[in-house]
Amino acid sequence: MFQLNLKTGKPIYEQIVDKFKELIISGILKPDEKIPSVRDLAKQLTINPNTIQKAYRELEYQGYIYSVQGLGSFISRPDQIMDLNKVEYLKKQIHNNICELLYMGIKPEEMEGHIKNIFSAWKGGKHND
Amino acid sequence: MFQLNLKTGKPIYEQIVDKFKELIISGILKPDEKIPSVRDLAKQLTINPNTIQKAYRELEYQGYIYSVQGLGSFISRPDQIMDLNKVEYLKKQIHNNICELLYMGIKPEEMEGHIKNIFSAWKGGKHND
Amino acid sequence: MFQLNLKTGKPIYEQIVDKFKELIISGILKPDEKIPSVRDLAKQLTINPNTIQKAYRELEYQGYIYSVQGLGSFISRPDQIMDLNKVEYLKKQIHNNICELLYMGIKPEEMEGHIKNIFSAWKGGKHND
Amino acid sequence: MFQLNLKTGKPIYEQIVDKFKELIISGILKPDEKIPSVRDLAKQLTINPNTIQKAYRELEYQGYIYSVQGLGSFISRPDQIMDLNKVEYLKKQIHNNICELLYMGIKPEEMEGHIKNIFSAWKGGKHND
DNA sequence: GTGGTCTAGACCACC
DNA sequence: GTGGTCTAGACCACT
Repeated sequence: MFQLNLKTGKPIYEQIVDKFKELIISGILKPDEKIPSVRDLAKQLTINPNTIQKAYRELEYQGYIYSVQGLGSFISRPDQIMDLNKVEYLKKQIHNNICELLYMGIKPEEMEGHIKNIFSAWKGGKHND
Repeated sequence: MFQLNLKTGKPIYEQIVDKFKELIISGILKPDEKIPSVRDLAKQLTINPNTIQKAYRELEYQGYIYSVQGLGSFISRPDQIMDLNKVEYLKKQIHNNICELLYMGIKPEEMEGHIKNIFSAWKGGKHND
Repeated sequence: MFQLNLKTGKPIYEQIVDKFKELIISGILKPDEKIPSVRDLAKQLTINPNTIQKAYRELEYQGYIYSVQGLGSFISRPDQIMDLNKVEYLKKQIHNNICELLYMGIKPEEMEGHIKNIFSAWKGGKHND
Repeated sequence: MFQLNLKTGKPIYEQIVDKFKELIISGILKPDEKIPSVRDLAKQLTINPNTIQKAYRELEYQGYIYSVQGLGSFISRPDQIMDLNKVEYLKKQIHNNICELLYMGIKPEEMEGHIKNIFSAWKGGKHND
């Protein structure tokens, strides 16, 4: 399903969380779709099931998936994730990152072009199915 | 000089690094300006000097400050920080954060407005001194 | 008859138990009224009959319904449910929840108003039929 | 520090969470007070450190404590816990529990007396220090 | 078979 | 010393 990098110092469970978030946000995993069971994914990635479970639990806390005992884990609908604190946090992150790039000398025009690309990629993306 | 928040779980040394980056990027701390000695800042924040040391080492590694034996630590010039890997990393972060907000249902127009504000705030900011 | 929510993590059989308790307490289901057979309800909710069975067993154990071989399951009379341990348990729950809200900073007056509403809603409710 | 009951089927880590919440809400543990380290409490209760850590992590998620690497875990201030969803949830719980008792035949006057006691106990409690 | 809890014990990052 | 991550493997509850 995807690659792990054990050398970065980034916890494995966080890498899994981020990877799933990417797959969900990009629209590759759709709402109510089933994701691999804890044990299956553990086998596939040859890591401990507890680590997967920790990742799934974190994803559930953040609203990206929901788990049902005896059935499995599934992707949530986007409106379940929305949270005002999170929105504020993400906006601040974007602000900081843009300012950092500008300070380092990136030309504003280049930056604005890059951001336009993000928006047009989004509009043309898979989420319009 | 600034406030620490022990409650976030974020390592203290990282908070110091981020705070300095903020002050540098926003233009409050200017190139070649001297920053407090390790001991002074440790006293002022009532934390362990080792923690400050680690923060300064990290800032130096990232290119934001430089140290001169026997004189102290100073702010670097912006072009010293520039690093292609970092630029790519920051761009990817911006991409991810914007997509996450869009996925959660934020309207693209709202998002674009928010970003325009960042640029105009930058252009009107202190870095034009 | 009612909606299930698989996403809460709450076991399905418990959701069914709680839903029945709600219907009984609010007076919508009246003493000695017949409730659907295990098989019918399972079909209607498209879930496994074993799950319904477990829910009914729990409701019977708690005194809310009684079963008659060959006839079906029926709502009990309120005095059948009364149980001193349970009364103590519920009182303690109420105590804990109120204290938690007060600790979090809810004003006592607001809290008292809210509770008054519960009582007046009860007095004006369906149980006086 | 406190008693565990391994026979109830209630997860140990939840019992620890609930116990701490009680101690915090009742004012016995005060904001910024240090709580035992993961290892110490594990030794004291003769259970696995991982179980304590899970409990502490849950308490942190719910806003009751905060943890600092290398320093320990501490009680949060009450306003950190406040959360609108939680308030709504607790109010609904109180509503349900009161209605359940009334349905079972508890006299409203008795119930109202009980609740008055809660409020007066609160007003006379330790939180006014 | 699924997710959830728990143990025993190792290792790392932070202060 | 502190909290945080990870493994290996057991057992339970739910569908």
